[in-house]
Amino acid sequence: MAGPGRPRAFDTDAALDAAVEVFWRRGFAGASLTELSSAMGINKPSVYGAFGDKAQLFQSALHRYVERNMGYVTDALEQPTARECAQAFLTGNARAVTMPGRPAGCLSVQAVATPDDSGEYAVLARNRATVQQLFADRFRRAIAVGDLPADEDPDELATFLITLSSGFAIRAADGTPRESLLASAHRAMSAFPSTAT
Amino acid sequence: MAGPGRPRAFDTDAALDAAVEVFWRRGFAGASLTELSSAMGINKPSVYGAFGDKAQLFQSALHRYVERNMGYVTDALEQPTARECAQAFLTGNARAVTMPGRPAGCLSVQAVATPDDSGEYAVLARNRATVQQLFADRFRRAIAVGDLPADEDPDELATFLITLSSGFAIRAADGTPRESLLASAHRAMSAFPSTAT
DNA sequence: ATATTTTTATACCGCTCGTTAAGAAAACGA
DNA sequence: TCGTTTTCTTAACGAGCGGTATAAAAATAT
Repeated sequence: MAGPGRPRAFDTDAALDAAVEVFWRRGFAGASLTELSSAMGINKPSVYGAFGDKAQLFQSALHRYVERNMGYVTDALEQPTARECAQAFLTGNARAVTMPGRPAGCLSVQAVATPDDSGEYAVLARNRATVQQLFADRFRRAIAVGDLPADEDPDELATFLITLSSGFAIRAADGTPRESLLASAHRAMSAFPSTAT
Repeated sequence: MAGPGRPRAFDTDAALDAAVEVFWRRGFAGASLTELSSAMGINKPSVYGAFGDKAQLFQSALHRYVERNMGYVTDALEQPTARECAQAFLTGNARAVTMPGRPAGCLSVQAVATPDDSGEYAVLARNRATVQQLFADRFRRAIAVGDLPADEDPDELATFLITLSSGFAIRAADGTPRESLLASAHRAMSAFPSTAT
């Protein structure tokens, strides 16, 4: 298994988890290589050797973040009805952005605030657009099988949910408690269409 | 009116407007003094002479931004009914964050993404909390005069609106068109209580 | 005119940033 | 044991940052 050369003295998975935490808490630009490497428990050249430059490390961290902290998205998509899907997404998001012991908010929403010259904003925007597309497709299928009224617009429903979840991330970072976000999720569901008769 | 000394060769109001635009587009950290002073049409020492350091300039810019680009808040608060108030706020916000010729999004939401060591995040968070409080008080009065059902929670209603507007800012920066945001605003209004009988 | 005050323009400061060069250290294959 | 390969540590690089020292320029006051 091991080829020639000195073996790594650190666990790359644990180091990446540490990088996720720093990017989550500080954002892309706010996370310095010094803080990153320190949190990862390794020196800067080791970061470059194992993960590439800062932009590549960020993309790896985002991928890891999606796997570990956005599982509620796929959970929601698998719900039997569109309403349960929307409900699961909103409550799952509200819970994810207010996890005790983790940074408040959502890495995918807050790590890059404004469109920058580099490509990091585009990476996050694409990630968000992908999630929205998944829900739009889910609602399209729901309309096709009569689970949602035919006069509903699946893209508009998906955009409504993503807008709310983006707001949840901002509010969570502001210190809004989980219960408040869940109350907003509950209220928003009263604006979500019921199963077509 | 004019005392001794060489007079200013620039219009401080126009310079501050230019600074607002840069902070709006780039965020606080992303706006360098070089870009700021260049957009303001003056040299860096003139910025310090007229506006203080970067943090003070940012606070002045935020104040100007609220005056010039968040008038829809006070407009909404003056609406005769709570529903019209909420409606005016959501549509006014959706329009403000998608103004042609201006940066997409909201300076108060996006200029500082994550809680930083300096105080700029706190400045914006306080600004957002103030707006929320204004709406909570507005809805409290609405309940008192029977304009809203007595079993509604004014703070919960205000948080619902602020959450949506925060989401609008994020989505607008992502390129979501104004019509989509207005559609979400319309949908959200179907979750807002009607006047008590 | 001359002294005083304020703004102007240029150049520079110390610091932190992301990134890397250089060599010692630790594994392998022969 | 000896090269080879990879990772390790240390130290430094150039660039850009926020902020400022300096002195010329332009106004007023006497």
